[in-house]
Amino acid sequence: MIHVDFKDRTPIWEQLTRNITHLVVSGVLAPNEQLPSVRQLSGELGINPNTIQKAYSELERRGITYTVAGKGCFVTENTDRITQTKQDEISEKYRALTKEAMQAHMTRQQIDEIISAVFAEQGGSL
Amino acid sequence: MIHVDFKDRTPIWEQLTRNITHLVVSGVLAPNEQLPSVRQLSGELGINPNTIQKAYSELERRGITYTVAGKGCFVTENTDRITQTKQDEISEKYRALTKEAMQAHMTRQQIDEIISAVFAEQGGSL
Amino acid sequence: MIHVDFKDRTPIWEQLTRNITHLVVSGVLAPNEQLPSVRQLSGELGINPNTIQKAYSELERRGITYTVAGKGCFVTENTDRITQTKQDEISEKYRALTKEAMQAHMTRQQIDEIISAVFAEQGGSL
Amino acid sequence: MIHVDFKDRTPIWEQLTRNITHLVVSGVLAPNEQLPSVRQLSGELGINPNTIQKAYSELERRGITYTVAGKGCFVTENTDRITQTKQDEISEKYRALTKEAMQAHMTRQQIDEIISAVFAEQGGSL
DNA sequence: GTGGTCTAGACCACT
DNA sequence: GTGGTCTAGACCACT
Repeated sequence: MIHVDFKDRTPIWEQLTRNITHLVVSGVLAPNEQLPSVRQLSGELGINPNTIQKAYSELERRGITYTVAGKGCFVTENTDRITQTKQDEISEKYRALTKEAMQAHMTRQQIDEIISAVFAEQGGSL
Repeated sequence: MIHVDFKDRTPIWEQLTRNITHLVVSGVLAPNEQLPSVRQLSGELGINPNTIQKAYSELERRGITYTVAGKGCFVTENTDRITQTKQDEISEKYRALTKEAMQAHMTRQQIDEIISAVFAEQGGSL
Repeated sequence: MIHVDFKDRTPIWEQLTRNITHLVVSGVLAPNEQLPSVRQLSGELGINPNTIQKAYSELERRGITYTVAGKGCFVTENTDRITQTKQDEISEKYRALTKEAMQAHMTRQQIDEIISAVFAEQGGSL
Repeated sequence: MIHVDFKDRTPIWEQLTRNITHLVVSGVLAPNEQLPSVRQLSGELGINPNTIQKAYSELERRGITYTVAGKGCFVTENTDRITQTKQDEISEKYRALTKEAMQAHMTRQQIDEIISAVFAEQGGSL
């Protein structure tokens, strides 16, 4: 479920936070569900516990998870809020990207076709 | 025209290559137009010449500029090809972003509205 | 009356001791009144008995409660002394906080207004 | 200027962030002033570079400093905003502490005396 | 030179 | 068992 690309230049801890955030937003991880322990994930992925720890701290800082001392890390109860935040981020990226597209002389039609193609491809699998 | 943000974490040389690529794609820099010399740009922006040089090398590696020994750096004749490459990059970003949007449960309508808004805002100024 | 926040990073046993100390200082628990048994509180709050025990030991260590073998835990006769200790702690916190405030360039007036506002709000409810 | 108490249970990285925040708020560190390098501070304080790094990351996350790649860490231009945030934090602490004081039956007069004493003591030295 | 990331492994408090 | 902190030291990109 969680996959790390060591060749990618983006830090491992950041890949992990994105990955897990994605699992929360897409509903794979339910509210209050427990995440794998630091040591377990470290073992499974072959990544140092410190790096996992850094990712988990970041997730908590962003309000995506909460920690219970001596118990473990759990998904926030408020996953809707996380999804909303994520949608806001994506909207902002669409805005920036569309400005870039206009400056590169792309038309509304070109963009529509790209997006429609993705919806057509992915539509069935979701 | 060229602006560098020292507080931004993306490397200066990468900011420069993006910046100049953007000027080529948007038509501000014409085919065969000469770029400012390394020394001149270094002086204007207060940036180490090595960093400017790295950006210029990168631009040439990407086929965006060509160097004439003893003369300087010039924009490629083939700016259309550069624009095409840029459009391909943007298309790929739209694809990735749209997949992300679907997994965050955004609808086709939501996305359309965002893009339309940008076209409405920016339409006049381009 | 006793409430524990599992998401709070302060240890459960410390939350419990604070909570019960507060009930003594504010007069909700009277001198010589019996505390609920470890088992009972453990059941009510869904907390491991060891954790409750640690809190009770701490309360006794601080002279807030005393234990009668075979009977249970009771609030000290001398709740005034406890209140005095608590007031001393609060005074010390005011001193530290006020030093911090001065270093952050806050004025006597600003501080007075904050405190007066709290007295105005809370005054009726106590 | 920067002092760490190893006996204190609060993490070293947190002591460091508080310490440096304090130097910014009290004006000892000026806007855009460079902080000592990670390695230098590590050597001076006898603390592992990783721990210093963690403190510096936290300061940047809080907008107190900014990092220039290959150059170092600098105090934000906006120290006024930091001071304001700090004052807001202190105000909130006064509010919570005053509620606690009221529940421990302290009077307005008692509190005033404590604060006045601190202003009298510290007044000259600032 | 600078900060950022990562591994390896110890030790701590809490449950 | 759990996560949080810290040391020791390597390697990286950037200036």
